[in-house]
Amino acid sequence: MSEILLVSLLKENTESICKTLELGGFQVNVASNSIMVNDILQKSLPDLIVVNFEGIEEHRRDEIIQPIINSNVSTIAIIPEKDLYLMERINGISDFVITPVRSNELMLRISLGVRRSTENDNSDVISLGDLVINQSRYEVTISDIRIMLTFKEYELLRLFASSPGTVFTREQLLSKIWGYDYFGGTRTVDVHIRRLRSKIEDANHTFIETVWNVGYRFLRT
Amino acid sequence: MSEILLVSLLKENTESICKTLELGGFQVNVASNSIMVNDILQKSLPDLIVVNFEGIEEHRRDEIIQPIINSNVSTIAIIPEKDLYLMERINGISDFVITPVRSNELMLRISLGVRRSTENDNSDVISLGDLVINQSRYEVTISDIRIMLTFKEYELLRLFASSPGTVFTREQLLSKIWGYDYFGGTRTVDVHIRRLRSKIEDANHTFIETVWNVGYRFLRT
DNA sequence: TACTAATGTCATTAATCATTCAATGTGGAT
DNA sequence: ATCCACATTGAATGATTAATGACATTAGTA
Repeated sequence: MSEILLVSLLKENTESICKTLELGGFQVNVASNSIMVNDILQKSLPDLIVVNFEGIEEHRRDEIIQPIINSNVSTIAIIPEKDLYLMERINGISDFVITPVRSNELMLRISLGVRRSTENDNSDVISLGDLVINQSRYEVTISDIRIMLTFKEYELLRLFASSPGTVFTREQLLSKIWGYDYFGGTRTVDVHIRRLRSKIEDANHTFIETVWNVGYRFLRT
Repeated sequence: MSEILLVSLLKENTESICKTLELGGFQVNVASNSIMVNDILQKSLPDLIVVNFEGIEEHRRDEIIQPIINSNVSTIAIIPEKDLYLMERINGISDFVITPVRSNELMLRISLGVRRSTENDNSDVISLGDLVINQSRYEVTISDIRIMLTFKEYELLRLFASSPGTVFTREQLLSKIWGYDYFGGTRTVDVHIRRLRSKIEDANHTFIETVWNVGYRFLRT
């Protein structure tokens, strides 16, 4: 589920926009002043930001917009037609919706925005120390040396690397990678882990840790 | 001066949109049917395409939209609110304006679109080692030897070569080259890949790599 | 229309990967 | 220190997936 940060200072509007977004299946965080914006962006970056320009007074615009632009997260402005000229100047806001907001238009622009940001962005690269997983290339390197993995090995590694430190039980691995309806021995997981290890680990590198009685986990760097 | 291709079938609208664009300092080419679209794109690619969906009957949409998407030029749709659902399905149209068109909004979206597309530089000639694809001539050479390709083979090669290293699933290839609404066996892709390979690969050259369980990719040079 | 090139489908073969099983090794509670 | 439950290993088997060749269909053209 995609996460959206809604920056909106006018209470009335905020609620209706928020409801629209939630109905669209997004998890919404609301910030109603610049301190909250900073706080939230500090903690974790959303997939997309929606800024409601209505109700942001001219002299406070910068303090609100600047951290948003700096975050580099793709952003949609909700803006009255008369303020449209602002969009030409603000470099870094990727899209806008003119008030009054049509909710279907907003939703569509959001999904286009999310799509763009996941396409362009190099967020499809997982990088953990020497280990780099390029998801659009299905390519894994360790210290720039290409590692050839089979499909299941790759999927395992990607899952592990996307949540370093988290322990996955064999059952969880089976259901996440093999599918919830898979019925087979849990030894299968072991065997795949082993082959994965044999490809990515050596005397100097250890990535996957066995947690006795529980499962496996990827070591944090 | 940026060049825009305006695809519009309704005469009344065409003129006003055209005037708006020209006032904005663009050089405008108008196409009022799919043959003209193809002709113009054949000759040279514009910096941006604007498609007016008003007046395009349902059954003629594909023949008009497909070449536009295939051209890979960033495209803005002018579209009635009721047809908005189309935007979700058509992968490859980057932006839209809802009718009735506000000319300041249209201009703004165009300049954002032009900015985006010049950032992503679409050069006319793709050159990767011995392989050269001249897009405006639909011409492919390897070590200066002309390779004759069919349409689908060419499209495949161009897509691959424009993102070397990226893995494309069969589904992605089908939707990008055959069209978003094509339903056919994914084995079809394999067969075309094979024919393409037989024309461009030999003992010394390997271009296309099979990624098991995923799809195909063009090798980076 | 009749011809040809391009495209699409299918059945078969070949290649690769996944799974199982039995044997062996190992951590940790008692 | 010993035992036991659990994890690891290697090899064999089984299942999937891709490549191929032959053929059917469609589209384009003279």
